[in-house]
Amino acid sequence: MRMSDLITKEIIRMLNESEENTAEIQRNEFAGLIGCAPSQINYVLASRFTPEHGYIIESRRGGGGYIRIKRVVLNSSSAFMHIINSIGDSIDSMSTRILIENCLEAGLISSEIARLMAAAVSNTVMQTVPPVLKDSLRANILKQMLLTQI
Amino acid sequence: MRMSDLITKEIIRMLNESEENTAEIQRNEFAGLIGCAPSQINYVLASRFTPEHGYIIESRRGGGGYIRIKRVVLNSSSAFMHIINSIGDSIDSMSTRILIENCLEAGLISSEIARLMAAAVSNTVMQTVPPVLKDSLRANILKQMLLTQI
DNA sequence: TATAATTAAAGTCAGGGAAAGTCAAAAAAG
DNA sequence: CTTTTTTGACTTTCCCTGACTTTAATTATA
Repeated sequence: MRMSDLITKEIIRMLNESEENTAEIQRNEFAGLIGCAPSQINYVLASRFTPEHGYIIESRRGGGGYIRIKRVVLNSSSAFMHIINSIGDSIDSMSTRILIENCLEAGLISSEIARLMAAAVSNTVMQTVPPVLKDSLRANILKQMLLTQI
Repeated sequence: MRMSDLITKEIIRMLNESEENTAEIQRNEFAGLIGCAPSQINYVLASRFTPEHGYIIESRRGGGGYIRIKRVVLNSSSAFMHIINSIGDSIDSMSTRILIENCLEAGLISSEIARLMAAAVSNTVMQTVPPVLKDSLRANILKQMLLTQI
C-alpha cells in the first residue's frame, strides 16, 4: 500500500472519530507516525483534500503550529458541491456574475452574501493581479467562499 | 496551547470584564502569572494589540509602572471606515486573521460573514499567487468585502 | 532643599528554535 | 513514456527568551 493512501486513510479515520468533522495534526509528528517525509503530507492534502473533494484546510506555522482539515458535510442534494465542481480551476468574470446571481435566485445565499462574494472577486480586485492569474484566482476564491456556505 | 494565545485570551478576558474596555497590567507580575518572559508581553502587544487591530496602548516605566490596553469601540459605519483605512495597501495573513476576529468580537459582522471573509483570503487561495502580490491582493479583497458591510 | 545614587519598572532587539510551505528532482507505478 | 508519488534541501513564518537600555520613582546625601 502506498504511503499517500495510508496518510489519506488515517486522516479520514481521524475525521470520522471527530464530532466536528475536523482533524488537527502537527505535520512533523504526524509524518513521523506514518513514517514519511513531512512534505508528503502537503502533497496528499493538495491532491486529495481539495475544495472539490469537500475539504477546507487551515494551518499555522511557527511554534505550536498545526494543520487543520475540515470535512464539509454534504447532504446528498447539496447544490453547493455541484456548483463548486462546476467551477473547475478557472472562471471568467461574466460567468462568475451569473453564477452568483443564480445562487441568489435559487435562494441558496442571501443578497448580503451575494454582494460580499461579488466584491471579493470584483474587477477592482482583479485589476491588481496579472491577467494570466485572474481566472484561476477567481475560481479559487469563489470555491473557498462557497464551501463556507454548505 | 501557545503562550501568546494564553496572553491574548487573558487580556481579552480582562477587557470584557472591564466597563471601560480597558485592561491595566504590570508587565513583570503579569508575565509571572502566565509563566512567560516579560518581554513576551511586548511581543504579544506588538503583534496583536496594535491600533490597526483596534487597540491603544499606553504605558509608564519606573516604579509603579504599568501597561494599559484600551479597546476602541466605534459605531459601526465609522468603525468600518476606520478598519478599512487601517488596512492600507497591504496586509499579512496574521493581521488579517486578527482583524476578522476583532470585527466578530466587536459584533460588527456575523460569524458566517467572518468565515466567508476568512475563506476568501485564506492561505489556500493565496498559495496560487506570487508571493510579492499576496499582501496587497489580500488587502484589496478584504477592503472590497468590508465595504459591502457599511 | 537640591542633587546624586539606587531601585523598580517597562522597552528594544537580535538570535535561536519550532513548525509549516515550496519546489525540483529522483523513483515508482501505470 | 507519462503520470503520480516520494524525498530532501531550502524558505518563510511565528514564537520565545535573555541581555541590555531607558525611564521614573524613591531614597540618601551635601
